[in-house]
Amino acid sequence: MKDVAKLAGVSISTVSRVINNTIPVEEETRRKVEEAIRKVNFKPNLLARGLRSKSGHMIGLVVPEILHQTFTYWIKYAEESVAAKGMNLILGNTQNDPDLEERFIDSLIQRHIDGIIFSRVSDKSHVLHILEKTDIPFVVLDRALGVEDVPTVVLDNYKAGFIAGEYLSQLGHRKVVCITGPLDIGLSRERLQGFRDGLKENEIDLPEEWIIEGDFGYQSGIDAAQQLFSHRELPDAIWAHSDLTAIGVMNQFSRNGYKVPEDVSIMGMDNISMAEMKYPTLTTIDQPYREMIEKAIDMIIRQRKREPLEKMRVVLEPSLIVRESTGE
Amino acid sequence: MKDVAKLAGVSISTVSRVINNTIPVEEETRRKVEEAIRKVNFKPNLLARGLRSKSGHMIGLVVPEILHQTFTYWIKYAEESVAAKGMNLILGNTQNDPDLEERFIDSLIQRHIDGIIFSRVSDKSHVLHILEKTDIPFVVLDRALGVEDVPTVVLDNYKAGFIAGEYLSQLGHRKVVCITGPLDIGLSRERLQGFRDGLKENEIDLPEEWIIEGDFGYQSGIDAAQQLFSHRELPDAIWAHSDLTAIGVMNQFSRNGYKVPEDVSIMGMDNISMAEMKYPTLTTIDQPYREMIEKAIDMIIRQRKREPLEKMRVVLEPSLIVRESTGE
DNA sequence: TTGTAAGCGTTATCAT
DNA sequence: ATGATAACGCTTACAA
Repeated sequence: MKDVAKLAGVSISTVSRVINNTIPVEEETRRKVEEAIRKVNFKPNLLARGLRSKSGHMIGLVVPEILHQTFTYWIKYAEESVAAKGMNLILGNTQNDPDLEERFIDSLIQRHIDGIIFSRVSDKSHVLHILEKTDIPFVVLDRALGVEDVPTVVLDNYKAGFIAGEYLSQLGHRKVVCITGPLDIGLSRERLQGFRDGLKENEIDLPEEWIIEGDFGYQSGIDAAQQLFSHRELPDAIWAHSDLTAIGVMNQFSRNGYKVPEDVSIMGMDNISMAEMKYPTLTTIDQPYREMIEKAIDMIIRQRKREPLEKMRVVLEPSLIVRESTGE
Repeated sequence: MKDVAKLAGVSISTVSRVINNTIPVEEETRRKVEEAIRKVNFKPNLLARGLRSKSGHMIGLVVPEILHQTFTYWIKYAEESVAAKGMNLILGNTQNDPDLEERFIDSLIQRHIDGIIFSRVSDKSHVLHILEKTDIPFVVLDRALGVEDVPTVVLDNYKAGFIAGEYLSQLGHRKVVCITGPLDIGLSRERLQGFRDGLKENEIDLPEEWIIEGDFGYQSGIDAAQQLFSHRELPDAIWAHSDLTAIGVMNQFSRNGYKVPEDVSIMGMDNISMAEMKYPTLTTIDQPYREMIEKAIDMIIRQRKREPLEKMRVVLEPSLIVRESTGE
């Protein structure tokens, strides 16, 4: 920058002003400075800039597991919209390990990051308390916490369940199974309740013994299917709280000679790409991933500008994706 | 840091020395300083540190597409081992767009990043030239470039093809199809050549008309299958250069009433998790993702320390994963 | 409109 | 072993 100033015959503050076009600069000098910048191939040092202006132009994204496809959607869209705003994304995988999580958050704090997005932070995680002591904005994505006064972006999980219940019962199914996520997670309970209410619209009951608790994973679909085979009676429709689980169920039914959707309708949740790469393709419920992450980033930026948030808790809408794995 | 110094009754340089334990410090003062650090809950500012020491303790990872699972493996393992070294990972998705790519690299340069890993950089990408003008270490991962003097970590793609060819021909298959990746990519050509040579071990020929060019994607598997159906004769084994493509083929064969592996053996490449989540599960070839990325990070760190690299080009070994989609 | 200079929070060099 | 101080590269009052 000194070089640029020297070459252009101006002071470094003028150079700075040209770069950030803060206050007006004579057209002539601006031209000279810009040429000098090009000549010495000048690149501002973002560390120095960040040090001075207390903003590293970075957003941190915390996910519990990179390999689950739902998280890769968030990673992708987060990177995309962060980049579009001229910032960079620092990614951290916590594997649900509070220690790793704390270490990562700590490094973000030390980097004076502009904001942090947590996707599916654990309920018992105490990093939020740490963060509240700093002035770093953060948003919790996809998993509502018990506490209400934290900026949050979530899917309407009750609605998702309702849509699934309504759809399956409208199809004429009477014996319906729900394979949930871990029931100590609020979102699983909300989906389940919505599902119940959706079924009820068509006078269908969901008895306790047809609720199976899973963990969103593939294996838990296999296990659930095995459990069902040992029942005296098979269901005619199944909704799983995750596509992965639904696919596990579907494969295990195929493996045992059942046909989907002729023998049983199967429906998932999340609309991961794998849902389309099946035969039959999987009916599911889509989450507006991009919209959710953009809303979250927006909330971060608002907080940084000290603008008030319109809402502390933004709730977005799921939508039904009908494919081949469900039928009458 | 000033506060810490004041509280401990020492100078800030002593505080710095305690933190980095550079040169010896009296046991007594160290204790006092450490206590003061705890008391004021002091966190070093990484931007300032980076500015001074010209190292932001960050590694950049450039991928062309986050949603492809092979890349998510690299992202995951990169984050993991970078974090283990006390650094952070900045992730950039270029979507094969040279403009985006250049913008991202530029921001990394301005951040004085410690090193950059490119996974599957485009051959025509000119960012490497830009980087060569800086002193930022970089490594090309997974796609060898024409140029030889660039630090590279690759899979032995010829070997991967050879393994596939040898395995399928040993199974007794005679009519074998290969669905390649884009043939203007070196790695596809190497895999194809290896496959040819592997088949030849058992006197099997791979005629030109049984080589179909794909693009590693799911749809290209569907398309290839359709193309095969229009042949007068179906193959008895197929190897695709990507699991996604193999799965596309498999689904399309199922959809048309064929049984895998009874009617046709299908084999993929990459060992993505979806390969296990099929019925039948997919035989494939594994890449040592974690080892590859760790090697790459290692090369970055070596370059930063100005240690010479043992090898400019590290080649790692693929391995056969036999599952259910192949048989005699 | 432009320049001077202080300061951001560190590390590193030099004395002491 | 410790302290004072310059320097890293930038932004921003304040002055001119």
